Amino acid sequence: MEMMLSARPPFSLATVVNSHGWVQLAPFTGPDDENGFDYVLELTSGRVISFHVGAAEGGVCVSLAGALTEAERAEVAPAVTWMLGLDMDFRDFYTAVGHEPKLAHVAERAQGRLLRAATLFENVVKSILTTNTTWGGTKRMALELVNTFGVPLPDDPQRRAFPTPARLAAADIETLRKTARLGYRAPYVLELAQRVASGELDLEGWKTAVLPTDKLRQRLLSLKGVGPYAAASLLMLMGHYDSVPVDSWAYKLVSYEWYDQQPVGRAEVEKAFADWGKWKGLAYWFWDWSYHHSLLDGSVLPEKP
DNA sequence: GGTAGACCTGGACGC
DNA sequence: GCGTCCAGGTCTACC
Repeated sequence: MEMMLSARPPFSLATVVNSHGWVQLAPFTGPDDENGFDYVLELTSGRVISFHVGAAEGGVCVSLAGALTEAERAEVAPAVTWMLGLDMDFRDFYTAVGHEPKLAHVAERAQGRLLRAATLFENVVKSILTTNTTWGGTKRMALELVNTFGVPLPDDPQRRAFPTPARLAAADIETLRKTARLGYRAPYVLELAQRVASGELDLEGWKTAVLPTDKLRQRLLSLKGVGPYAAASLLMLMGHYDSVPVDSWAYKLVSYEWYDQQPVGRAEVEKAFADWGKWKGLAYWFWDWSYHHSLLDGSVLPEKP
């Protein structure tokens, strides 16, 4: 079956899918040749489905094998809408930064939306998996979590959904540590899963809670394993852009852009984007760093243009 | 409030 | 093949 979902313009599926690396983390697969992706989801009924999201006129087309009940459609449509931020509006962002040459491209490319996993729980776990490791390590840990604890698709058991809080809450710490190879992150993920599964923590309720950024940041920082960087990344995913997710990469970029490759700290990174106010996170994220890309493989930096 | 050291894994490197 | 070192954020203890 197919389900059409409209997006608030301007919208580009390719831009969202490639907004960061989430599409490379299980249970996402993609992007495909047309910048669509597949995703495996365990519905609240326990049924596991796989769907494909592709570009369509004015939005996206969600396609999957078989049919969905009315209730399942009412679960999948908002999930995909959330994942892609289909209802988000970035016109104020474009107006605010349009005069900056390094951000002049954002409106034309419909940048602003960041790809999200279906649940905030999955996004928080994956954010913990990005800390203190390489991107390759993050991909490995996400895949191990899915393969070890996720429920398989009935018609393709090789593919599994991201484990629900209840499934991870029931996990053995040593399996998390040694089989999923989360290392010291294992107790953080287990505690988070147990708090959500027990009902103590209404993480999904945070998606729609109307809270000032500082309050939301405090909540995120209260989660074990979530520090300043992960909290700032999650705030971005939740539509709060008034902080910069400062990691070691941010130091390199800002050092090269404004400090003649001298060592910089958090303060310098924040200062560099302070003028962008409530858009500073997006300004950092979509800044034209194109001539810095050689940093990624550790090769020598090119001359600044 | 700031700082040092531990945490865990994978990869790079030297032998 | 083995051992050592290092990168990558967060936590805890301590000042």
